[in-house]
This record gives sequence, structure tokens and C-alpha cells, in this order.
Amino acid sequence: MSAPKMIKPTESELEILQILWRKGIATVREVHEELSLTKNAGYTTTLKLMQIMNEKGIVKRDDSMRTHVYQAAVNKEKTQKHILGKMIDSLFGGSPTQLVIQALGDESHKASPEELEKIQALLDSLKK
Amino acid sequence: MSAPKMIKPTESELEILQILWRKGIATVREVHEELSLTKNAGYTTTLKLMQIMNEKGIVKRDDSMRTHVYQAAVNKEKTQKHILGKMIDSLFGGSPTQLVIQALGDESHKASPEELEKIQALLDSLKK
DNA sequence: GTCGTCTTACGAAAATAGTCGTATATTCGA
DNA sequence: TCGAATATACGACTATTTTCGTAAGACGAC
Repeated sequence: MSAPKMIKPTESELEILQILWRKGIATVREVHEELSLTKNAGYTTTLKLMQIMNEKGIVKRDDSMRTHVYQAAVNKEKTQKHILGKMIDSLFGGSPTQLVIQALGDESHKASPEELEKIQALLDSLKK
Repeated sequence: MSAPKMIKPTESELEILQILWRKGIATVREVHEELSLTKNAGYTTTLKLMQIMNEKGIVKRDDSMRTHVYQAAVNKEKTQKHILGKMIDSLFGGSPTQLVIQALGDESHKASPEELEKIQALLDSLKK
């Protein structure tokens, strides 16, 4: 039953994970190209990070070929939940309600009616 | 009108901010007593952190007396919203809905019926 | 085969965060 | 007045995260 291991990706690792979650698999070069759009770091920096992530078990890689191919080894939803849980503790006094209220009230990230319905459905199921 | 400064409190700083937000004002001793309930760190560690926070402008202090009195210098809701906004963009593709769903589904931070009602009320007001 | 390019590996510096020991000052009660 | 308790200041040490230089092997064009 014990969680295999509790993973706590760093900021930089999260940036890489997002790319891998979206692309499925990718080489260091591909990840680095995308990171470069919003960030400024050398190629070997990205490489090193991904190597470390591999050691930590955050990503897996296929190194049967000269150019290694990476993929995320942690579940996206689980990771989101875990980070959110820490945030609930560290920023919202353990109350997810406060977090939800702030998130829903965020003017720059408005939820659409369809999304509100999704939340309503979830809320209904929690209430019973 | 420029934002005075963009604050990025660390994990430990957030823990202290939470206490200050709740208590309004507090001494290092008081903050440390509370931190000790959930954490294990020496008194001077807490002191040092609060001194650094003071230098950063995250807290203010009244040092007219021997025992200094601290208070938060950053707004709680603004800080929460800022950090949450970054997370919505970086982890949830800009959709607060996904974040809300993950937060509500967190088994280890269950919302009480009363809290669910609060969310329901907010949801109703957003729907109209 | 040789050269230029691309790749991984590796080590270590730089930056950031958190920890605490110790010195010194103040307060207060015995 | 003396000493225990408590306060701040401050430096240093540890740990973690991020960064990158450099080396060495593999590949393809020619």
C-alpha cells in the first residue's frame, strides 16, 4: 500500500515534465528546443537535468540508441495532486476550499460555463 | 502603478506568513511556538528566517522594543492568487477548472459539507 | 580516413534555501 | 548584585538546485 516513493519535482523538473507529458516521448534535443522558447539555458543544462530526473526515477529513458529517448515516469494527475496538496498546506492552511475559491475567482483565468458544469457535477458527487 | 516588487516566498517563508496572516502580529517566539507544532527547527532558525523576510520586505517589524513584533507586509489574497496563477499556467494549461477538480478530489484534504456549501454558493454566483 | 557536428558523461562552480552555534545585550527575580 | 532566562545579530555550515565547461565517443559528408 505504501506509495512507491514520494516524488517532489523541482521547478525546472516540472517544466521538463510538462513537455514530456504533452509529447509522450522526446529526446533531450527536442525538450531543450521547447524550453528555449521560454527560457534561457544551455543544452548541457537540460541534459543534466534529465539525467538527474532519470536517476530519481521521474523519467525513464531508452538508451538503446545513441540518441536517448525519454518519457515521463510519473503520472501527471498524481503529480498535480501531490503538488496541490503541498500548496493547500503551505498556502491555504490545509483548506482546499480556500484554494478553490481563489482559483475560481481568478479574473485572468475565467472558467467557461461548460467547465462550471463539470465542477458542479463533481460537487454534487461529493455532497452525497 | 508598477507592482511594487514581485515576491516569491520560499516554502518556509510561506509557513511563517500563514501564521502572521492569521495572528495579525506576532513575536518570533510566538511564531516559533506554532511552527514547532508541526515542524522541528531551532528557535534561531525561525529568527533568522524572519530577519531575512524583513530584509526582503515580506514582513515588517516594530523593533522599538526589545522583543520585536512582526506582521506580514504582503497581502494574503494577492500572494495566494499570484502563486496560484503561476500554477494554473504552468501545471494546468491555463485552466483553473482542472486545478479545482484536482483539489476537490484530494483524498487527504477533504472538504467539509460546510465548505462544499461555500463553494456551491460561489459557483452559483459565477453561473448567473 | 578526416573533419565538423552531435551526443552523452562527468565534475564542479554558482545560486538558493535552510540550519544552527555562539556572542552579546536586556530583563527580572531571588 | 548576580545569574538564569530570553532576545537579537551574525557568521558559517549543510544541503539542494541550477548552471555549464570540457572530454570523449559516434556519425555522416566528403
